[in-house]
Amino acid sequence: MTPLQNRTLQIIERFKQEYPDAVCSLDYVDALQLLISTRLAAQCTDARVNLVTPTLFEKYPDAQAFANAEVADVEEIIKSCGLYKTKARDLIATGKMLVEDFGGVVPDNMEDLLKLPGIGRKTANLVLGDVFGKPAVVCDTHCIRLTNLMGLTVGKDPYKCEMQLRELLPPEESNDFCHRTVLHGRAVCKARNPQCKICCVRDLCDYGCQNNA
DNA sequence: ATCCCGAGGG
DNA sequence: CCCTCTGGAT
Repeated sequence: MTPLQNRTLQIIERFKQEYPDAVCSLDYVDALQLLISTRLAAQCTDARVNLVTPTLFEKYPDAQAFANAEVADVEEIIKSCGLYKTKARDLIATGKMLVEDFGGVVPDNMEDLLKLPGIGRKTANLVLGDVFGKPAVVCDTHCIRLTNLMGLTVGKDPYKCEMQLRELLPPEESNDFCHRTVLHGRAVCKARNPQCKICCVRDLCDYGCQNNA
């Protein structure tokens, strides 16, 4: 085991103590709802997404309903989430592809998920990990920022970051670890002003060790 | 001003 | 690699 792998395992254990519940903060009851909610969460807070999805999912309960939806109707419902034109187009196109190519069911593998319009690796990994229980690495803005600061990954490219983390994280730990980087990124290691003083992994973090504040 | 659990296109 | 899409929160 390399020193870096050892340090990673220590960080994992600290995060488990600090954040016992490695849960997704989006509200959903099935694979389609998590897929849609995660797409809506781009450049938008989860709380804002959770405000619009009850209305959205009542009107569009399944893939067929999204496939038949009018763009203007979907735009109206999701507008407050931002990027609403592309998101509305993506949701309807995804509904259509799910119906036409996947029997109306959300696929349980990366290759097929990435075929869906507007679904990238971040969203695909989240669905694979949280709904299908697969060893996902959800490499979002928090995950990249925190693992860069800690010294576990190098560079901002999401795909490269994901691959570096796949080498570092035990597969059975990776999904929960990514959830916890999000929780820690929101509460402590914020994008603007990282709160190293109250950070539970400061002594294991490259940035935390250098930061004197 | 700057950020929010991105994705697609150039 | 870069840019764009976009409203809301701070």
